[in-house]
Amino acid sequence: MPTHNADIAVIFDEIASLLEIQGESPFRIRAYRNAARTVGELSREASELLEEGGHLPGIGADLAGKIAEIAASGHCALLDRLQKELPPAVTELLKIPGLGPKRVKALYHDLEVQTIEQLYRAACDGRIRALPGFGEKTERNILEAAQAHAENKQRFKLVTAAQYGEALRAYLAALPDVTRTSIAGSFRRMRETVGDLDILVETKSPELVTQRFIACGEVKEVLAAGSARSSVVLNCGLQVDLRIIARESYGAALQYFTGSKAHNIAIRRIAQKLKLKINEYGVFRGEARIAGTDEESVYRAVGLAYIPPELREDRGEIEQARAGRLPRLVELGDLRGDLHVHTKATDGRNTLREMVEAARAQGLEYLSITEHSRRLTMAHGLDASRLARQCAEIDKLNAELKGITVLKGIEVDILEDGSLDLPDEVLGRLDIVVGAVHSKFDLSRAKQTERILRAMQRPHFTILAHPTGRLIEERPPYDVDMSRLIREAKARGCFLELDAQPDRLDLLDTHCQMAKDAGVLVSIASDAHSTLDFLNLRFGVGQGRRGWLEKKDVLNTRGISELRALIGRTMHRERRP
DNA sequence: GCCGTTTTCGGCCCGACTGTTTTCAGTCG
Repeated sequence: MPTHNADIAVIFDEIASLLEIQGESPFRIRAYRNAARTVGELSREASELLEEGGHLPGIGADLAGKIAEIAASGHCALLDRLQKELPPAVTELLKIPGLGPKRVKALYHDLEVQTIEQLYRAACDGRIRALPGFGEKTERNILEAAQAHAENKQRFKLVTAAQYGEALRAYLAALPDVTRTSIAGSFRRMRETVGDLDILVETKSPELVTQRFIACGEVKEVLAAGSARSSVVLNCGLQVDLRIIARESYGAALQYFTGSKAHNIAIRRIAQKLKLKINEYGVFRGEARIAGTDEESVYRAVGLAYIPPELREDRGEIEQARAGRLPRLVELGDLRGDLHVHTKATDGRNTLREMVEAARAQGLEYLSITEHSRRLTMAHGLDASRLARQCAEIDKLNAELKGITVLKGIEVDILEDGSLDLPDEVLGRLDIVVGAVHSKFDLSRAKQTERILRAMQRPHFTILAHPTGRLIEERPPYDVDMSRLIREAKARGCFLELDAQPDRLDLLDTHCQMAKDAGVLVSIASDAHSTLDFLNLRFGVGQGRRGWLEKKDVLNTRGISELRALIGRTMHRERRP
């Protein structure tokens, strides 16, 4: 079983947790946490990169040695030793909100609590309140947190967070004396999932806003309520933190609470070297505030260009900002068409005409109809004759409608052996062939990669749809060598899709970066199954921005004639003038 | 454990809230 970056990241995180409980130096612990993150986000195997003499930030000789050790053996001697000193299960306890390393250590040493189940029983028995530093209230909180944990609190998809967050923000914005509101945090960075929402409010009346916030109908539980911060859990389980911000600090607070944590630490380190201090109230030289009214001023104070929220992950954006070389990220308005759409003919909910009219209403100039192919019987996939009928329908529509061009396409199934679900001569009559895997997700990396490479080599293959097949929080991605797929796409002149459905967002952000670096254009597509789904394009654009994509890196920012040249086929209209 | 326009040793981001204390530790973001 080969050891990949994700396995190394898990081991480093586990080491960090065990060292934490042992009371080790916080800096040593941070080194392991940082390394876990760096390796986990890396787009190629860390061990290979290091073997070739490459360097990774925050990974010195010792950690590089451990990466090599884990890659070679699947084990790390340090972790094995730590797990003999402490039962491995105790790190689970750290996941309970309110329990940090000190308390976990006390629970283990004094009460022999190792598991969440044991924790729950100790709390029920009233044994926790007897420990020094613990009290009745802490015990009750632990009990509730352990129960909530058992109910498996998960992260929320961006689209879900948007529904609650945007409604709540509007509610707060309408309160008297509220002059400004923002949703910060990972939501603003457009992460595919968010753990909680951070809402910032500028107001002269903090008490009133706090009262109205915690009394709001959606609130199930109040976790904290202070003059600067309150924290609640909504009925749906989503935690929302409200921050009350003074006008002069708004930019500093927005920067601070947008994160990411790693980005902010890096920014504050730069400030430190410049003898400045950055916190959520501003940028300070000694006692004097020198910036913080708006975000731009914060970055300017440390010698950086403004960094868009989607890039703030400490993945090189700070260096590029210093050099004035930040990308000019793609925007929703840059999209001129959508290349992956379904209709009622298969598993969509709207007719061809309804989809085309909705796309036109969104301002799109072209739309590619890409139904499922026959293999997907569940979706009533098209065979050659039904596809031909749809093409005739598209011809009629194109002749009639102004302002939008409808392209003939298919989302053809990539079968297990890498062949396509319709013959080449049928696919050759289309403008665009989107290929996708919908079965056999569990092939080995080698087989899955070969399968998709074979499909991409078919003569009419245009775009690889949702290249990893993952469903966020539901189904893991299939194991595939993305760098090989990208190399093949480059060689064959085909493209990768970023599926904008909020539960797919597939490509990942790091894959977008790889595609961009390789010069492979990405199609940001809605994969719409109803007229409402075009609204999801904003999430796809958000993901693309996280992947550093610029307008020029995105296939469907091209006008129709340039697109036609890129996809290398003559469209039907031009064939029969 | 990492790292270097202050450094190969001595630093390493910063503040709010809660609960258990009686001035602060622990946790969180």
